[in-house]
Amino acid sequence: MDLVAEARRNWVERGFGEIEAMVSVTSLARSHQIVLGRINQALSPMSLTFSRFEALALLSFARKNSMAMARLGERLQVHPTSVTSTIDRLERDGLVERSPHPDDRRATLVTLTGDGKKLAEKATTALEEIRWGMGDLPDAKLADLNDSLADVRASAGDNVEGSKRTSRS
Amino acid sequence: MDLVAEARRNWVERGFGEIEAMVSVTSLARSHQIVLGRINQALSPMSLTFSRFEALALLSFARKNSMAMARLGERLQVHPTSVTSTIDRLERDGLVERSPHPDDRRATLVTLTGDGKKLAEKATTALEEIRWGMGDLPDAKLADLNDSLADVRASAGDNVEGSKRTSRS
DNA sequence: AAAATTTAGTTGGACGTCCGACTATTGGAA
DNA sequence: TTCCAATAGTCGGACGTCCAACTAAATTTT
Repeated sequence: MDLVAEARRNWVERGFGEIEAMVSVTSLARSHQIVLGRINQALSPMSLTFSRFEALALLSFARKNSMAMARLGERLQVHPTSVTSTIDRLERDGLVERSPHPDDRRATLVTLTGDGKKLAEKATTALEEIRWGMGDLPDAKLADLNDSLADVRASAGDNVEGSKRTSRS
Repeated sequence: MDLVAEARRNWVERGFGEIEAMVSVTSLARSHQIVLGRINQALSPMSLTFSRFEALALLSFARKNSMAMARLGERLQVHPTSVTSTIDRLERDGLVERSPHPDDRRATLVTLTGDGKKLAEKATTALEEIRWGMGDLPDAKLADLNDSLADVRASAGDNVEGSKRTSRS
């Protein structure tokens, strides 16, 4: 039996409230696990993880393919220490390089290497091929999902104006 | 600017495909981060995490409040080693106890202690109060979200029959 | 100008997750 | 019955994430 349906049954049976919210968390966590699992599996042949891929992709979009650590952390929405550890591993694998920031001696600039740029492109192709782990869901379903997730993100203060379907279609 | 909207812009700008799927992953990961963050924050005063809470809750639903490790792993959908580490910490904190399985000498039975049962109830109340991290989203929006997430889970082979709204409303 | 505050990055530690490998036990096949 | 494959649990290791604490440098206050 489905785990989420079973969770619903268990909690309803015992008379708890906020069932819909409980189901949302359970389902969100499970979906996240499924999708991330597929993505990491697709990336594992090139010794990448989704976290590290995200950093590479972000750098590949940046002017001169470089960015300060702190800005990486902002964009990736992770703690500074997570940036340190992610960049440590990318640097170890020769995909990025650290250099002192020219204008701010506190800051460290991270730059994509040639290998890093090539691998980012290869990884992007691999992810497109598996539709970023979203299985065979048609774009229409994905758009519904994205609208719902935008609601969640909006509830945390994210500015989702540019993500709402109504402002695009 | 919203990070997901910016990701969309970056990828579209460079002519990549599967944009809707890419946005889904990005949005899913961010939503997961938001909701789990809220939940773990609500649980931290009682030295719990969502993972450990899930194990406690599952045991509180079980006959005699006990279950074999392997069954816990199945229900929680995590690797056996994750169960070991979760139960290690719960046992360290006196919330569960290990005992040999009476019918299978390979197996270990995990049983909720009195403290564990009390804490599980307290944690449940705390989570209800924050609507399981789903912010102020009305149930109608959550139901939409749950339907979309059921599609994702279904794409991975989860049996979501009991989770579809049509079979409940 | 000096002092207090903020910002950038790192280190050490805790947790959760997975994988590979290993021991013990069970259960089915030859 | 004996042998072999499957199952239960653990250990060591790799990663990603966060927090607290710390150094260095920039910025704001006074």
